[in-house]
Amino acid sequence: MNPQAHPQDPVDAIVEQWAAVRPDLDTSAMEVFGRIFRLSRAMGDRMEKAYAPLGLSRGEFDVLATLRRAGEPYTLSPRELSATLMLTTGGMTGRLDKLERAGLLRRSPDPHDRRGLRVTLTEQGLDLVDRAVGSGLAVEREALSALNAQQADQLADLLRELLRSTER
Amino acid sequence: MNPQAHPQDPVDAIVEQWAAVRPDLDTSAMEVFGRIFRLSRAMGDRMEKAYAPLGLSRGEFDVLATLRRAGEPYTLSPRELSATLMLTTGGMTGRLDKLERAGLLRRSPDPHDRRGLRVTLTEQGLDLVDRAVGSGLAVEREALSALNAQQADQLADLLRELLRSTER
DNA sequence: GGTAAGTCGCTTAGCGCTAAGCTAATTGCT
DNA sequence: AGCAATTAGCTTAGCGCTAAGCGACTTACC
Repeated sequence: MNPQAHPQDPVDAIVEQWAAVRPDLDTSAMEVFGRIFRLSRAMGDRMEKAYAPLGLSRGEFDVLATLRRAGEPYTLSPRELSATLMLTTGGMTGRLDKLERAGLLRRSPDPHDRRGLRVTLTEQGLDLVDRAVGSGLAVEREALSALNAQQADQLADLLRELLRSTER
Repeated sequence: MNPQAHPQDPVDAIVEQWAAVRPDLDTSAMEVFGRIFRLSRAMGDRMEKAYAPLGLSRGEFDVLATLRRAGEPYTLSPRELSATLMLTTGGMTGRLDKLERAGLLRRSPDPHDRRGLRVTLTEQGLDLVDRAVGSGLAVEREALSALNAQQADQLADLLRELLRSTER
């Protein structure tokens, strides 16, 4: 009946526990989302550790990376940053304060809107994020090496499909 | 060259931005983990909303659900709970305080170890978690309905493989 | 049997976030 | 032109977490 005698990962174990105490429940969706939650947490911790030697938290890296991805002149407004990173303006103010103090970016007045600011990567910030993105990707590649190329593509495609339907 | 002219989801957009400013980077692993991070966040928010009408946060639900899954007599130690939920003992103390105040569980001395406690679901806690788990699973099933059964199985299998290799 | 090490749950300080609200500046309506 | 509504970034209060450390108790070793 049950194709696997013993649980193969922590989510299998949880599903089996539920089956024992609440056999009426349909826990099939947990097989996907339970694993997504755990993978997100585990990989998030690893990314944190990957950036730590460079003196960056993951949230700080995200700010620098968003500016880097924007291309020259590496400038965005606090509003654009907080929208992209799904962060309140309060949280963004804190991150920018810290990164500005560390000399990784600078805030300057927006010439076209006296309410607004422009946040720009410094030379130092550009160097640092270019090193950080490499070590972050290395950690992700290492974890993904558990799958072969075809499996990885298939996984990415299925996740895209799921993400597209949920972010709407 | 590029099989898709326009990005199909936010992660495709980010990957394209990186390709424009840092074409030397191998961002293939981001196609998987970027989506896992975003899905985890989006679904986490939805789960939070699913439990909110019952007066539970997601973290509080997790405590009750762990006790529920343990089966009769729905009893575990704070240590077992904090280990299962990957939480420090300080965090667990706070959650237990709140749930105990709400009458959903009770703490009693461990008869075999005078240092320890036993945390037990009350009748009220058992009722509540049995309702909560249903609405949480409904939210997950709804999101997963973007995929057909075969795709969902395939996705669960690939995620299991990945999770097994990272949690070690 | 006595002592050193480990483990129990809890407390406290500090951190980063959100939600709500502020002032200043801009935009839209009439 | 003049006023209302919106938007900019920042501040504050509150929440939940971690890290560090506490006293109480148990276990392991000689």
